[in-house]
Amino acid sequence: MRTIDKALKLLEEFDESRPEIGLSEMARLSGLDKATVHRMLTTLARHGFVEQNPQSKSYRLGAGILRLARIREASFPVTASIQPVLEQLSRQTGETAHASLLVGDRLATIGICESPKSTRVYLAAGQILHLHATASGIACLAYLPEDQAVRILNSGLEAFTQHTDTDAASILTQIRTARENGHACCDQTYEMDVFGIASPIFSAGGHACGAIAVATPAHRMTGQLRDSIIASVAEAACEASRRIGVEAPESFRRTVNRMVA
Amino acid sequence: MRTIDKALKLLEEFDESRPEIGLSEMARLSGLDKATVHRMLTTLARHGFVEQNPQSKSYRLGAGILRLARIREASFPVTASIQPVLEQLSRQTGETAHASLLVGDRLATIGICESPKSTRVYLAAGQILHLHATASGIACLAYLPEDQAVRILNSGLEAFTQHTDTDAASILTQIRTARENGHACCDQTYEMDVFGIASPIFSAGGHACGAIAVATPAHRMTGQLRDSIIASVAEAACEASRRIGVEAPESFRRTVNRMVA
DNA sequence: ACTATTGGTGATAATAGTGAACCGATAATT
DNA sequence: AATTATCGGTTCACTATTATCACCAATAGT
Repeated sequence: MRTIDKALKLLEEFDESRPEIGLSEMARLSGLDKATVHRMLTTLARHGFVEQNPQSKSYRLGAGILRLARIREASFPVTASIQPVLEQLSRQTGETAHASLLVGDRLATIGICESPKSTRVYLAAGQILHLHATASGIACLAYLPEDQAVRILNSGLEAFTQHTDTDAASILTQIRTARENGHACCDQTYEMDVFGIASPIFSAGGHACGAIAVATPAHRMTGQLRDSIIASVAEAACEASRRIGVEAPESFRRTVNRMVA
Repeated sequence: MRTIDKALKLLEEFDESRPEIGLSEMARLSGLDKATVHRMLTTLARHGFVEQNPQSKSYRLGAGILRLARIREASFPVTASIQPVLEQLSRQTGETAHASLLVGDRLATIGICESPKSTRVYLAAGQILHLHATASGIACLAYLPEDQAVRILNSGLEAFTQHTDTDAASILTQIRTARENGHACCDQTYEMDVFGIASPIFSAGGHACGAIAVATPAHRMTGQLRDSIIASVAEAACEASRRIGVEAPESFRRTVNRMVA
């Protein structure tokens, strides 16, 4: 279904920093012909996935998306369940906390609670995180079926900073360590100056369906702070899983208890 | 773009009362072949629009939708802006209030605040409202370009109850009345026992982009209650428009002031 | 006044999607 | 225990849809 793929990829071009996109600009961004993009956008508009600003003629994400999100939240309230956990985690650690869910082979940020500190990590709403380059991603991979993890690691890993590890074998080692420890740490592998600590959120079946994480300015990180955040994040991950109706696997809970103690 | 149309229509089959749908069921609901539906659902899944329950193999709306909704809300916070208005409106009237936005040729409910009363109108999250059969729809049509209104009225009007008016000319009269009065009333035209009163929410350019409404059990409705709700709804509509950065047109504001006085 | 860019359109060339039949597995029925 | 029906999923011959290019009118910039 290549046509559907292309149309849905158009929606990925929108983000917090680029909420409206004109026809020609979208054609350039997507690499598709302008006529094709126009037909796709009008089709998406008919279903409420985008809407056109009548003045500027630019397109933005549509109200139909809000409707679908409400339906999902009504029957499966992940965002609402996890938000209070994020707030407590942020309060406990004094840093920015966020949660993300697995969407395809990447993570989509679905909840953020910012630290009150003046120097804090800022995260854009709906940001996409790559599995190999973020603490959330490694934590997630650690509790995914290994064949899926291997497939992702072999699909070409992008470097985002000079610290991004793009070697599949080396990341597989990180993943195994994360599985043993119940958490993952990444030092500036996705964005400079950001240190991330994450633990997986579980879905029924014991596999990860997302992650909960704390992002700290890298310069602030010390061994002691790190250990304290790790314990809080792991506990928060357990609580988040519980709130969406899943008990974290026995092995994970043991690891967490060892840390908290 | 027929393929995209079909794929996006699949998403419309989900609602609060049917949050998970299996492959064969979806094929039946959509009238498409099972093979086609399977290909479409896997494509939608790849982009996070649906996800598959690993146990039941059924499909449900995906986490990618939450991400897109957050991006839209971050740059254009309609839901967050209108929710407090709904809460005040519900408090003022003692009845269930809701807001909906124009999506294609229909309205999508994007906010609800339920009445505390024991007999109250219940609305499902993300419910779709048809323009010709609801107070919100008539209010919206009244402030849409007339050619668009006429096109919609000529596209085959479905009857939902024995009180649904499906005559285009007669609805056009209702629309004109609504434009004069700044509000619309519908007595059990969409659901039995529900009386709706609505006013339009405006977008830049003076056209309606949605509506704000109060739904009351029909047996409770009296002339006096009606007038009091109308004034509250019209004021709420003004406030809702203002909160999304649009001043309601002069003519509408005059009508509202006349009513409140 | 000219040039470049915008949003948008239409006809053919190129590529895509469709669906009946089929598979193995599970669940219900006789 | 055997039978029947349903499930999710796949295949391949057949057929439809979609992409592209050149072009238009309108607006913005030089």
